[in-house]
Amino acid sequence: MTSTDPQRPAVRPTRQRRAVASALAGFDDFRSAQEIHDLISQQGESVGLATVYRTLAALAEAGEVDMLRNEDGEAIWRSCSDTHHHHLVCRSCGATIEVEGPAVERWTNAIAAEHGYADISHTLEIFGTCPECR
Amino acid sequence: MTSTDPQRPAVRPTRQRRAVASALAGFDDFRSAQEIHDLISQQGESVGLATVYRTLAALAEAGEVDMLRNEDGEAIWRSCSDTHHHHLVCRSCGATIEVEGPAVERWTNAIAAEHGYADISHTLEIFGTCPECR
DNA sequence: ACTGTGGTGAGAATCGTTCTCATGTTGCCC
DNA sequence: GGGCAACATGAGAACGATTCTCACCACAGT
Ligand SMILES: [Mn+2]
Ligand SMILES: [Mn+2]
Ligand SMILES: [Zn+2]
Ligand SMILES: [Zn+2]
Repeated sequence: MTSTDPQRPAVRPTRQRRAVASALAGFDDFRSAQEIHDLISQQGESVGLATVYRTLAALAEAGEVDMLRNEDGEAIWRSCSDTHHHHLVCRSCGATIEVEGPAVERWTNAIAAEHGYADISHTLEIFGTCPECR
Repeated sequence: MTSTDPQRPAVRPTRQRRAVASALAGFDDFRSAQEIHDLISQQGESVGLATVYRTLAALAEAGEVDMLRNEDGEAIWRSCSDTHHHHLVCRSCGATIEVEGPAVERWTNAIAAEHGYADISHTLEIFGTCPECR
């Protein structure tokens, strides 16, 4: 029951979706949909921008990629491990490190409970300048 | 040297900027620039949308309002206390509570240092459903 | 009053993202 | 190995928040 849910229609392995997955495998930092679209073009494939957006959204929905927003509000994407985590991102080159913070998880839940808020989610991203970029 | 910086030109107290400040004083949750623009209209004032954006950006720069992005990437604004803090936001009605987390602050700095990242900043927002909205 | 520096606003322009819809693909049953 | 329905795609239009342009206004100081 992990991968096949009879409720939702099967996801078909099309050339386009493979191209997006392949592009995602090629970088470790966060990239915009348009940058990913460009990467695919450079790999010689042709995939419509709308399809790139659709595929990224589906992958995010499925938890296979993380999406966050840069300071301009643009969505940026990256393939990620499947466990809950946050990111330490280099403001200059984009180098990204996944971090976990059990204490923070506990803290956010405690704060929420204390104020009677339910159905909690949170966002936490850390930005800085990586050693390479100093 | 806190409020008057001879370098930067004086900020003139115009009718428009007063209207934005007045609107900001009228709510506790986060609102979009357009919603704030509407509020001003409802108060009988007339201020151009571009001016609302300009004023909000200036206030944010000055640290008098906080700006964050909702899940759609839209900028939303709220007048805030001047100390560093984060927000517990009701996903349904927008009711917002300011929270502080010294432990989290320490944790983010420790993580960053551990990986050699410098010049650290972070974003942390908590979303949930408030008691009223349950 | 004169003038220079800000400030304003209507509308155009930007630009990331989503939508439309006619057309291609895939999975599947026979 | 063909037929069909559901799914997927892409070109371009549409959307929508934000920013830009630039002609015009408002104030402070002389
Ligand atoms: Mn977390
Ligand atoms: Mn903090
Ligand atoms: Zn870097
Ligand atoms: Zn609420």
